[in-house]
Amino acid sequence: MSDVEELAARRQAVDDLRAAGIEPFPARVSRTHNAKEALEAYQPDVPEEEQPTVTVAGRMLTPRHMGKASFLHLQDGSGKIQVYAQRNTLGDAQFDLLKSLHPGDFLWVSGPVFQTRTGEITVRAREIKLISKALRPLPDKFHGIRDKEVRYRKRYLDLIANRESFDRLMLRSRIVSTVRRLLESRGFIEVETPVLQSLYGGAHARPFTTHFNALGEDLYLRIALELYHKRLLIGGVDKLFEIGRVFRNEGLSRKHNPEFTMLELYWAYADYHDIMSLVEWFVSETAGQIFGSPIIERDGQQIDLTPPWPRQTLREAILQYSGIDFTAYPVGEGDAALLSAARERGLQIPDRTPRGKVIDELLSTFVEPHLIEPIFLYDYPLELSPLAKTKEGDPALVERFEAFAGAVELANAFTELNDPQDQRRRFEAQAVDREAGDQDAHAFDEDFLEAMEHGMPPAGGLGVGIDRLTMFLTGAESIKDVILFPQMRRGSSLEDAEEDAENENDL
RNA sequence: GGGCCGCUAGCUCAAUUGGCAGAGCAAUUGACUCUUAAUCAAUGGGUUCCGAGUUCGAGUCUCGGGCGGCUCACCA
Repeated sequence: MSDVEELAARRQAVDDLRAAGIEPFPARVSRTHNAKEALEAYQPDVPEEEQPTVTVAGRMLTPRHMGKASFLHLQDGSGKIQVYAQRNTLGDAQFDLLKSLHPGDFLWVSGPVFQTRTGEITVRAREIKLISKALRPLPDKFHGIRDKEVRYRKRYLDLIANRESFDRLMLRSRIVSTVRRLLESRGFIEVETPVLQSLYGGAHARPFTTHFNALGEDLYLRIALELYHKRLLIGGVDKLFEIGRVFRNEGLSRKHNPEFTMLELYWAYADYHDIMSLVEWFVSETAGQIFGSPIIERDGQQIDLTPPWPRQTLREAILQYSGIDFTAYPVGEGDAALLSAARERGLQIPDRTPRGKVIDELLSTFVEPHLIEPIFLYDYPLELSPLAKTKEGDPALVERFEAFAGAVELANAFTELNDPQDQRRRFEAQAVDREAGDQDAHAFDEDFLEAMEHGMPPAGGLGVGIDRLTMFLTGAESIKDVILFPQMRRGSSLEDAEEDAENENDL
């Protein structure tokens, strides 16, 4: 039987069931236990007659029929539980129904728990009901789904067949919830700010554009949360955060998805040192609450997240791993020499690469791969940080840090620039870059400047890629493994579905 | 966008130098009252991603296209 024929056969089976007075998709079911609770309901050393009766529901996997008795497993969100059914306890009608069902069907089962000869806690079915019929077959019960394309496009199949995917989904949820709770426990409030913006900013990235019909205006999907959060600081909110989706119109990779989840946080009357303490605290605490220990294993290596994490200036780190001291090359007149020095170390960079970019290349090429243990690198060059406050006593640097662990950047933070005249100059410099062809350079945001001119408190700010934090904490190798429905090219599955529909019409 | 690799039954995978497209699971039928990847017997199921080309003959070789993975570029 081809898959199209099988689909037709199962649709027919649904009709046949209804004709026989059995509704295959009842509106309501009730259960007393989920699978995990049913397993826990079993009482050791108590005879079966005194065991509790449980009512469970779930997707039937691996039925094993043996003449007048059957075993099967039901899977629900909590896990799996085995069911034992016998013709003489269930009656002919229900037992025949059971034998006609397919792996993947949802089933409701009621009966006492007991222990089989092999020791597995099992529900002895006194009554069963079909509660949802699967019209298409499940993937291979043993091998699951290996094809990554199918796993990403049809995540539901991945979740059914590959338990580690299901577990990772649960972990991500717990990570987000734990971070949220920890921040709230420190007095931060969660806010929501616009996704649709008439001017984009807060990061160096290209936006998605869309159109608002009612106002006849083009709008951008946000690339960062920063500028609205700062308006809230100006408005008197001292401690705030948002966990939200941002959108960047850039390439796909193992570490990049065009829409991803960002945590941004702003803290009035704090600076980047306070933010460092906050980050090491909540990352370590999150790992501790979820895994039971702040020591996690990554690639067979133990990583201890317990605070305090070491702190090193960016200058020292780059000097240590590349031998280049970028502060020895004065801004402007030393830029060309710095570029030459970077090339001598083997960096492939074009002529006239801006100073900030050269330093960033040194960081990602020579330093980042070594940063397995968590560490803060701080004091960044001014050029690439148009929203950060300059360091007292060194106008070439800003009070910015990045946190690294597992050779990935986990967080980016700074003491926020709150001097509106300085901010205006930074926007002007960005506008020059923009004129020179840098499409990602920061827009000149007069509305934001006006807000700042009303007075913004000194503050520390933070950005954390939640997807990358999840990758780090769960050991995922691709961002697609921590995003349930990653971006994919519109592909064959649509066409396949259309073809299926045509084939059915031909039957 | 470049390079490399992959795409065969619903799922997981075979197919020798270019020589009859196969297996397990799933499906259908039957046997079976403690199985758990149940077992046993039988049956059905294919646009080998798509399109050209070479050839007596293409899953296999060549060219073009599609989708995916890895990687480089990009993404501070």
